[in-house]
Amino acid sequence: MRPEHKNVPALPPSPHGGENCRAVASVLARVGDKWSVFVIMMLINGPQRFNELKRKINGISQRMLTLTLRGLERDGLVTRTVFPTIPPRVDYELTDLGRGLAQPVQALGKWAFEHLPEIEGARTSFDARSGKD
Amino acid sequence: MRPEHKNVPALPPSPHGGENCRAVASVLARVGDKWSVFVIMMLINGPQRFNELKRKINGISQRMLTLTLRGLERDGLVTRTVFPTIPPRVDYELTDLGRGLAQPVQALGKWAFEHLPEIEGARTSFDARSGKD
DNA sequence: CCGTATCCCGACTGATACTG
DNA sequence: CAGTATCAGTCGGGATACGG
Repeated sequence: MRPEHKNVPALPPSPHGGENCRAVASVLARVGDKWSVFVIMMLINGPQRFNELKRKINGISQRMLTLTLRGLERDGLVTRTVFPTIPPRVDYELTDLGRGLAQPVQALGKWAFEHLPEIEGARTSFDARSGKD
Repeated sequence: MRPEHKNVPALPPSPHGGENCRAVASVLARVGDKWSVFVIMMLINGPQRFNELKRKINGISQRMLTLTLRGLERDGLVTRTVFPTIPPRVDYELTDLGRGLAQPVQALGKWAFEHLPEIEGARTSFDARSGKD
């Protein structure tokens, strides 16, 4: 088994960009991934141990946390440091690349937060429309 | 059946933010959605007809395009204008909100594009590591 | 041309149990 | 404590066919 965490299935070539589109999309997929964003946010504060993250995110399964961290590690966004002690200890920390990614992500989050009312309003009225009428 | 296009399953409460976290996450999910981003990008150029989008994105199924557009419409990011002619014609256009979202999304895309080499490099070396050794 | 309904498969994910 | 393996359920998403 080699999870790779996310499919990144590849997109059919687009008429304009083509190659790069796919690659960019794979990064967007990372961001869109529910857990990845949370982990990144958690790690902004500094290194965290496995179970700390698990506890703080509270709702993620051990499996998913592992897969998420693997994916982030694979993309060079976090580092995994093992202390061969007993009991074992593993720290996860954001790389410079990861911290760089955190910026636009936070910008997006900021936008999302600021426009939540509009979006939720739109959703509500849309649902009202399609519910009856 | 009422697809709603995306689950937005709700996140368990986080220790710090709580409520807002969930909502912001739902917006992030929109962005992370493969097709949504493409549609938004397409619509930056101006209004487009259904089959135009379908043709340009080339690889999206009719079903997914419909669902994606529904989701964007629901969030107030695009408008759907029906011309009751024969044959029918439907134009999709970005709202101001949608154009606003396009900004941070493009910023993210820009970042992704600029750091593609690093990320792909990280992926390659990671895969090499876990492949053998 | 635009959209919906149905079928169906594969991928994601949670629960659980087991190793170092 | 950190991580892997297995199983089973759910659901996203493509293909197709039909309705307006």
